[in-house]
Amino acid sequence: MSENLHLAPLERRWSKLAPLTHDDREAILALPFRREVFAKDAYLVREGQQSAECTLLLRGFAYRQMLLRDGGRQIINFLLPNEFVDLQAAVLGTADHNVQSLNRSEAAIIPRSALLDLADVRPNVRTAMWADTLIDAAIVREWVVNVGRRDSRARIAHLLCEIAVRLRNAGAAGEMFDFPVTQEQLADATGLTPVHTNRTLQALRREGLIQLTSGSLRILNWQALREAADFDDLYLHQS
Amino acid sequence: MSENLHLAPLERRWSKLAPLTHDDREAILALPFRREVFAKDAYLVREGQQSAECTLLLRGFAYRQMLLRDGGRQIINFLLPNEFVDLQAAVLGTADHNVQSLNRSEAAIIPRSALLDLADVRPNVRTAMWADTLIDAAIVREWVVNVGRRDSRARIAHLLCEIAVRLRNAGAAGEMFDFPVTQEQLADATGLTPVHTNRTLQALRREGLIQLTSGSLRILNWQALREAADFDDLYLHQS
DNA sequence: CGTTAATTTGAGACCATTCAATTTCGGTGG
DNA sequence: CCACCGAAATTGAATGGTCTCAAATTAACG
Repeated sequence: MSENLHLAPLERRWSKLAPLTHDDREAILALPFRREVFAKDAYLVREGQQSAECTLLLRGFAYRQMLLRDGGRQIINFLLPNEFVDLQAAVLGTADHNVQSLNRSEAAIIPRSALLDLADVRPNVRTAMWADTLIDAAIVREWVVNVGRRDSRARIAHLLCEIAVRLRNAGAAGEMFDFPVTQEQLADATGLTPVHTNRTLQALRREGLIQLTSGSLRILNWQALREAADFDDLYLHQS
Repeated sequence: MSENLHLAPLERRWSKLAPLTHDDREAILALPFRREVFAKDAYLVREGQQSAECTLLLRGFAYRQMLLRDGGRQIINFLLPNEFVDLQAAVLGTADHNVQSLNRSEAAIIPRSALLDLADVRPNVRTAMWADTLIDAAIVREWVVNVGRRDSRARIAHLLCEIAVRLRNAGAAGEMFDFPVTQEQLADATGLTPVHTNRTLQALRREGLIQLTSGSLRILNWQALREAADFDDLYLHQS
């Protein structure tokens, strides 16, 4: 039994992405790391930054984000507990976007070299790591469709569907999910204004599809929400 | 000297993404493949498809694309000559989006197993392959920003900047680029309507920033186009 | 409880869309 | 080489979804 119990969720996550042997699992659990706490809004990664470490969210949420010259902000993806925040940095070296903490969060900081060594020595783990970055890419592709071709109602419905499914696949139980997002952040994720996001959320609530208070999301009518969102979870590669 | 001269551009591309030894290069050039020609609009990859092969564009262009239930279409990325069309399929297995030929194109079809073997045996090549999929992801992230937070003018300007830079980095000379895209496809890539795309292009032409006829793109005023697009090529990871 | 952040509401303006018609372009056959 | 054809590009006018700007209300937090 390893002493790094906190990496157990990572081992569980990767074992879904590739078949892992007992030794593979032990190697993952044996990864060296230090823990760090991030305040709400703190930066986990900064654009242009070169880092010798990778960050794995242990508790709490974060989001990828890019800023425009005019001050606009676009959120590219939300990061859920036990997801890597910058696994791509292990290979590419320099970050091309920012990652900020959504609420107070805690992360495991792992030396980049340790991850690369692991990938070199353990082919199965390597496949899982690679797959992890590829699923991240698939999600972003779906986001392009979301902001590019869906109206505000479908856009928000789709985002909520995705978050709910991802949380459920990560082990969350029931129809009530912890997701401490503000409407402004939801707006930046969907390419809408906070005002219009608010009105659209109200419509979804009025029709009894969702319940979203700051802190938690509850899907009241999956069928209808899925329909409104034109949601198909194939792109999550998880079923 | 290898007989697979057609894979030389691939070897050149990957050698920019990771330091390759002589043997690494030879191994790339020795990859088995068959050639196939695709007509305009032909599908190279279909959503949901499982394939034992990966496709590398040799000549011509293609684009990633997803269809909505209501018939809408969103283009996720354009694929340029000597780029892999579905490298992610080597790991994930099933395709989560479609890839269509932009014009008449020719591709090298490579067995998935051969690529995976190469990745297993040659760490440097593996790194290059992984980096290739990560840069693809970085481009898509920028597209989310593009369709999410930029107005039509900046959106189209940004797309044209990106294509021009990518073509130039791939070896295209001068300020005149071969890029046989229709305005309708440009519209599907930017999340706009063909009509508005047309009007926006006219504005960019009127101001002397670009020249875009079906078949070729010419940047007349880099400085101004870059400015209009809020373009920064960091995300292309190529300089 | 006081203070700031977050959500909600209203009204007017605007960017992009829709619908439809026209013109131009690229390719093909006579 | 020209007539023809379908695809692509262009134009116009009206509609509409989303934004902007402000202000008011509610919730969160020390």
